[in-house]
Amino acid sequence: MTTLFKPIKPKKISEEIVQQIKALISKGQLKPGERVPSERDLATMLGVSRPSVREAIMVLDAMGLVESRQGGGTYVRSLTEHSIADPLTGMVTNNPQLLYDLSEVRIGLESWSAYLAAQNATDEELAELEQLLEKMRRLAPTGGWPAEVDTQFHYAITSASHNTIQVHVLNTIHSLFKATIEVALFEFYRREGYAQLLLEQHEAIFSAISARNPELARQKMIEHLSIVKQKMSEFLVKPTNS
Amino acid sequence: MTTLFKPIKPKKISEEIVQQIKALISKGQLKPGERVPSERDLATMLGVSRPSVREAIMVLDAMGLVESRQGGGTYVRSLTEHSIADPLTGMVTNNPQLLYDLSEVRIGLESWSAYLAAQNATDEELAELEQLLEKMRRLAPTGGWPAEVDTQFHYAITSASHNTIQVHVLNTIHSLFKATIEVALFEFYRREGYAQLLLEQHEAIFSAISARNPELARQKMIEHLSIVKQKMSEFLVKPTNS
DNA sequence: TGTTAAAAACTGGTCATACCAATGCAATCA
DNA sequence: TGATTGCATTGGTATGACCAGTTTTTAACA
Repeated sequence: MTTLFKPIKPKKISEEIVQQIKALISKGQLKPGERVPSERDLATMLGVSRPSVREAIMVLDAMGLVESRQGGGTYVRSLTEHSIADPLTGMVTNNPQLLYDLSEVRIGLESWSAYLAAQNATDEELAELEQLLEKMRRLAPTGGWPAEVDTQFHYAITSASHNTIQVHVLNTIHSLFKATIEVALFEFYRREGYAQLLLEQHEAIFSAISARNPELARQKMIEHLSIVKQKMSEFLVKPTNS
Repeated sequence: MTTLFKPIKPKKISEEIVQQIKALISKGQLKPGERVPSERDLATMLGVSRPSVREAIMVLDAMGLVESRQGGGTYVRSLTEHSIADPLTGMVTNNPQLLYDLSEVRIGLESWSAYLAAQNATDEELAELEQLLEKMRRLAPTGGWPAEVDTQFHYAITSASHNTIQVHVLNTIHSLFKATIEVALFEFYRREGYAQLLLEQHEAIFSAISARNPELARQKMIEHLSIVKQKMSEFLVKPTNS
């Protein structure tokens, strides 16, 4: 009743661009960490000038939705980064005990991703998972695969949940891991010859998702990530030997 | 205190200008309704180009601190008339699909809380849950209980997970919920006489946690919160899971 | 042949300039 | 005196250019 009339305000071009990019992020068509087309490309795509695009990007930057690095490009940030990660990132580095909690939260979130993925994954997404799995099958006999392949596999599962918030929250949690010891932990697996076990677990997870079995997918993901939590405990007991 | 090193990021000129104008406004040297010097004047004053000034003004405009009218000039807005919230909050409120996603993520997190609580809850924490439950039993016949009691119950469960990160993450998600429509949704339950059903679900959750049965606690929490998601779907258009 | 170093191709950051459109003010005219 | 016209001001947009980092490609080297 009070808002029957919409304010008459000629919308600026840059505001329109802000709206469009925000919508793309909401819909998940622009995922966290993904790259936004260059200012020049966006300008030609939208049929506007570069300053207009720039003004939009500056606004999105100020809102914390994107991040620009000179020469590097513009990237989508996690929506939950400043509300979840910022207060935590300092705490985690000062208190390694929290890494255990963090890995536990990750189990909860990723198992939920697997659950949702088993419900919502498209055939294309299943094919992508299969492809990543195939790559791991090939590299397993050599002792393991690069950490980035592992990351891609887990990310693809979360992406298949078709839930924008889930993707952003998990991306935030994952960045906290990356900021600390994830890579070191992964290298640890390689040296200890865990490749075959990890591969089998990945196969089990993928198989459950393909079979559209949410509960099983969740269970297999919990088993898989519990290893991480376990190894984390061993790390936390021993002091760093660097 | 927690951050020993400052972030290494070259500040852009426009950001510097935003900071300056923001400071002038908060110091009261630029009062609401007052006019900001023209873009061209500001440019010469600060010794920068007009586009840089424009980018700054656009950011301040998006933040709701100033308002520009073509040909009219730029004016400082009164701080109270349009308080600015977290951009994520705005996106969620304007995006039904995100709201649905949010409730789904909440199910995943809270069911995990219930799972962990069933493993880690102390007797004191179980007693606290019992106490909250007793309060709900008393108030159920009157049609329901205050929303805050419900919040306390769920918070107590997450707290019993004994996981600092889990508490923080769920707090963030929950505040997002509260900032949007949780209260309205809860009032909806009261009017529709859901009190008895919700009470029974709470009893089931508590009972599973007391019995140290993580899987059952998780299952009961999922059932419980799925009602929220379901009601949400009725509020909105059926999600399409693009 | 494999590694490394130079260079070329982006990409964001900044600037200068020009023109359009809306506004506000003031001189002008009825 | 009051309404109107006209001009200067201001924000909105567009081009084009150059600088400064980054990334990728290429080419030289060991």
